[in-house]
Amino acid sequence: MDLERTRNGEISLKDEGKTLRVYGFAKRIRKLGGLTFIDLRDRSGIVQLVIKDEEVAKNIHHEYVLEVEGVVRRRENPNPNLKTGEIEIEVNSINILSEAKTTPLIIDDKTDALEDVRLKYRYLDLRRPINQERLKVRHQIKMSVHRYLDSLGFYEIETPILNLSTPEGARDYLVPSRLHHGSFYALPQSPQIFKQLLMVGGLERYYQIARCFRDEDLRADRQPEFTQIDIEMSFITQEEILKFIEDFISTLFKDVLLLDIKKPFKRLTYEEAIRRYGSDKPDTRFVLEIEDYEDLRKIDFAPFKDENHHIRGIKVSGIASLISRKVIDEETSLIRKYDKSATLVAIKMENGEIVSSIAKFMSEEDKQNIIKTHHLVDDDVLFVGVSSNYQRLSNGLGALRLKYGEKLSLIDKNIFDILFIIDFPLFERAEDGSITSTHHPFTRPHDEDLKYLDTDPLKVRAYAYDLVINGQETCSGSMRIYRSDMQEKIFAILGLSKEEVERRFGFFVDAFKYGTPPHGGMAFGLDRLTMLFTKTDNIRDVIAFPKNLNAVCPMSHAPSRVDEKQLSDLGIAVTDYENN
RNA sequence: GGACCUGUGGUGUAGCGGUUAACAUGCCUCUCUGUCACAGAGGAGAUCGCGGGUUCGAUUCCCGUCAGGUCCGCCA
Repeated sequence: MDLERTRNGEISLKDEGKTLRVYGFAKRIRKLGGLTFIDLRDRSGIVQLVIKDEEVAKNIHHEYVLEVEGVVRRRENPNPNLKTGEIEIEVNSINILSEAKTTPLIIDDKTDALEDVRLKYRYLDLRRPINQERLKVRHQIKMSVHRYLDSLGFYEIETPILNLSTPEGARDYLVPSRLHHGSFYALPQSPQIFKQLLMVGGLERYYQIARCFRDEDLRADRQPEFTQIDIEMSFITQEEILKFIEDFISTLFKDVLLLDIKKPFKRLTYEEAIRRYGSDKPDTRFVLEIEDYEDLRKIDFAPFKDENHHIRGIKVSGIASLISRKVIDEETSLIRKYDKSATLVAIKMENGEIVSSIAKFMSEEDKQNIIKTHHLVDDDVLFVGVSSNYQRLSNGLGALRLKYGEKLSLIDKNIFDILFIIDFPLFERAEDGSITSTHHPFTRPHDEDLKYLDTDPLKVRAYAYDLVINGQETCSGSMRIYRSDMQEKIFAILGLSKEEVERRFGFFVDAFKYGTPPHGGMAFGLDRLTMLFTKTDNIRDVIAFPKNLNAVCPMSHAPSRVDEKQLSDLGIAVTDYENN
């Protein structure tokens, strides 16, 4: 079948004199009495139509869909701002294919409507070139992924959407079973178990551009359904996987953005990332690092004297005059979002003097020591955080660091800063004191740390790695456990009973008893990659039909109540309807 | 579960204890043959999210509620 059709944005002077048929939306109409100009927009761009018959032009309005036949002419007054600015189409005939109501938003890159209006009329919003470009980039990333992984011998394999619920980690989206009343499938949070079983199945190299579902609260960069580029390999080492990620990401940047990325990527251990940046996804496009301020312990200020307290902070230059009591209060509440019990004090340098709410606790010698140790010059500020919780204090200071990086324009928005975070801890302590997996329970512990598994599990590092780009977690992966005895041991440390393991993961643990290749893999967030490539910080911008923060589709209003019949077929009675 | 911000014609904003609720844009009509954010003239369009309170009087102040957004918790 011949799908050739003239694309409006590609008509040029070399078509001069040709009679063409073009299609599109009437983007803008300029009537000058007997003469009418229309910008006709299709996906490729716009071309100007000229209509000399007033009667024909009269019935055409904004966003009408037109079929036009006419002759390409050289323009008397070219428009250098338009790709097709040198030509126009002198219209012979126009067929109005579809009329249009007045649109609730301006269909242009620079629109007037706020996001909730745009999402309610997403199909109109999608007509804006900027959104079409974002979806195009998303498509190009996917095509690059398919090409590259195919060239390396990966198979794309689909895994089930209707799955067994395994309530570790995020909440599952549940689907009731009609044939088995009272039983539920769960939508996949990730294809994790299946891709590992594909390795047991001897497929060796698997990938899938996989939709994943997690029933947790949303954020600007989090949707309940999102897409991962999910990859798994057999007979591979962590070092080889990191190398693979470098090549994979470089290929994407080259294919989609025509950018050459420097390899190898920087590496930071998890410990170092928290210590220096207060985050496991640090933005290292700027310095402003967090430091330990042990020297301040000498000051006779009670919070500094508590040996359980960590004293850490950042030094920001050139802002002392802006740091009022009010600002310090604001920064304190920022820190306390992460660490409720943290204290924040500011030590300012003004006119060669230390100015601070805790200056009264300092001797003259203390002050001189501080100035010397921290190389303070006028207008410098030390933000000093104090807390017994090293991790949370560091997270809070990390947030403060980001705020000032942004505020002082220290961040170069035109670069891509790429790094690996490695050596994640295998476990972490949850709020309730229990031990949970940092990554997931299938992550292989570091060989060197196996000795701590029984004595001090929190000390065990994992073969787990993240890829961070511009402070965004873009990829996360690990080497997997491939021995069922080790897997059972990890489940035990996590506090799962034998019965629970049997019920939830029995088939999985069993599978490993029939010969399992060492394997590992990772998943890239397609949505986040697209956000980075299109320079937006809103995940809804890169998803054709996203949900709002309440997980509602602003267009269809899903989710909804359903008929009693539908419920009774499923053996379900709702006992607690949301009031609305 | 919690914190903060926002809610005024179709859209985006301004405003103020008493206004004819303002501006821009869009829409409709008219004039206009070289525009390209066309220009000019005229017109329609808003119970100021909803409920309650304070007040002689509330779009404005207070409380509640709903909706949207940003963040913390949560996201193996």
